[in-house]
Amino acid sequence: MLLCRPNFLFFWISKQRLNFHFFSTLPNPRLPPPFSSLPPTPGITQIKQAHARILVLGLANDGRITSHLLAFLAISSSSLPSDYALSIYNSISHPTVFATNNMIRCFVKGDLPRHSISLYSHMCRSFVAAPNKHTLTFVLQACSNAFAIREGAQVQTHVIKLGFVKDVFVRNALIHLYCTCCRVESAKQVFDEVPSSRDVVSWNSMIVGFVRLGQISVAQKLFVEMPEKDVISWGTIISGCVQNGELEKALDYFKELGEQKLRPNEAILVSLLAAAAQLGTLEYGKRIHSIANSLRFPMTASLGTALVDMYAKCGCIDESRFLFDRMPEKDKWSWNVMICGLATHGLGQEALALFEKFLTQGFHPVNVTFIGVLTACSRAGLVSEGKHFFKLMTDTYGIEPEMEHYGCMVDLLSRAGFVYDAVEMINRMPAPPDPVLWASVLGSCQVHGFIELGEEIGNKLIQMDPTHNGHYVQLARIFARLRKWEDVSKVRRLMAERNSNKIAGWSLIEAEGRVHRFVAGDKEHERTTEIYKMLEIMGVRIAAAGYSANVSSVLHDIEEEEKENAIKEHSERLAIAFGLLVTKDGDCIRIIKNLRVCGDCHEVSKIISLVFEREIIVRDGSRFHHFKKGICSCQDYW
DNA sequence: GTAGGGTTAG
Repeated sequence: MLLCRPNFLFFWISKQRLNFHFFSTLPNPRLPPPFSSLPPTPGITQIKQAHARILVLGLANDGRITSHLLAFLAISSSSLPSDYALSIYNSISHPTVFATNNMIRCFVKGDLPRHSISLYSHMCRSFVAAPNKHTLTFVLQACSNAFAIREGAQVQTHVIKLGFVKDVFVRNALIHLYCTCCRVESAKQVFDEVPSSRDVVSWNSMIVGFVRLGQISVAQKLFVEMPEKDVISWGTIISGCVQNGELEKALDYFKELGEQKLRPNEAILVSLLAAAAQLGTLEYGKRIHSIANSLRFPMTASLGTALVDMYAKCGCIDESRFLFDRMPEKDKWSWNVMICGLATHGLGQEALALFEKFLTQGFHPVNVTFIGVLTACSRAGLVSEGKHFFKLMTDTYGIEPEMEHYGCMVDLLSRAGFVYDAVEMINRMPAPPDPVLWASVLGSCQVHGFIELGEEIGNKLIQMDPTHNGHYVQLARIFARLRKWEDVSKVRRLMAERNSNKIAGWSLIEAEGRVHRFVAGDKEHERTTEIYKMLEIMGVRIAAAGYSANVSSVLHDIEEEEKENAIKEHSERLAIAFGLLVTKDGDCIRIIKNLRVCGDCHEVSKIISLVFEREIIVRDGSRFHHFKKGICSCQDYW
């Protein structure tokens, strides 16, 4: 090798790319056959080795060789700082188009798209050689990443002038640019102009554009129309459905993918896990997990994190933690997801302990991390800790508090009964507060009996956001507590007039491979008779355990006995009754709710967990309740 | 003469 002449080294470097002995001679036992056959890209070690050799051999002045080094940097799997690439580029006395193109690429890769654009414009002004089709695709990529729509449109004029309008790569880069910048009409124009210069990537990019705009039906139409689909097309439409809340539709597409005997990729599994997490469908999530195992997907940070999140959101915090502790690679998002998961399960101390570990591992907390940390404090009632972390976030880490952080703090203070401190915090906020913050104080006013303040806030909220039904309900609850039934009906009338009826509460339970959804007083289910019989049995057994109904959460001005009936048939009671019917003795019952658990159902669930010896896990809008042996993980703090 | 595009949650 020492005797090699420039051309030979040139060949040697090129060969490195085709056959990396580092990858091929060290088989990774974790990687199954389909993955080890993926073409490897050069890593940092190879590039630095090659660079060192170039320097040792005194070939640093050979522009052709150093240009290739740049090309390797641009496609390298590991990210090297752009200034390393730039120093190589600057060492080339007469950079060619090839070298400059690769430098533009390196800047894109190094997340410095503005530098790419500057280099391109410098190239246009002073270069002897004109940009070629590669230059145009790379700089258009940079424009997309920088959301530089004006510069991108200018590049489009160069595309025409230089005669690359029919190049499919250039066209696709343009489509991608316009879609990223939400200019889907412009993208569609490029797409429609030269139908012969279209391929599967053009279609995929157009689908992404419509997904971003939330026009999921148009995206689906394109998906159906496209002449051929690849795995990315499927991934795009599936993730598009998940992003737009069409969760069941996403699952349907996955089924179709399986029927076509196509192998899903990691992105698809990650999207489906997100869908299962949002729906709270544990059985479905588990199925995706076993598919990932049977297809021998390596446990990457993103797949692992999606699994940790899915298990946490489906109520299995232990399984979630188990997987997290055994993930072979974790990134900061894995930690964030785990911290937030523990927090929503009311495991405040564990969440905070993990946060400490996160810091000692050298990770830098981000705004989401503090949402988890502050939620942990709020759920566990740790007021002074919450104040400490809020200060840590702003003073030590310089993170500007966002609405969510204020939300956690207001929640923390008001839940703990410091309602006036919470009001003060809202009043001191730099930005106008989200009505949700006031709603959170209002909720605490009701719980802690700050009736006058509650009335004031309730009226304010109704003025701020007259279409939000929740505010009317809260205010009505306060009046109900005072037994001011006339005011209760006044508020309810107002709510009806403004056409903002209370969102129907529902509870969902997954059983026998299906999702069963109940609303209060539901009689639609095919096993209604058995369910109502079970409700009666539940009533008898919990009464024997000393329970009497707390009816203050029922708003209507009705007779006591009727009130008791109304809460007896709340959707979660029906779901629990059904759960008791269809699951085995000792099995855990998992329920997903869209609204908050009412005080009475919370009490009943505790007693049922004791007398029926069942663990019951309820996920409501923002937290988990683990009922076990007569107590709840939220410590009645919600 | 060398190279290039699209999907991923939290």
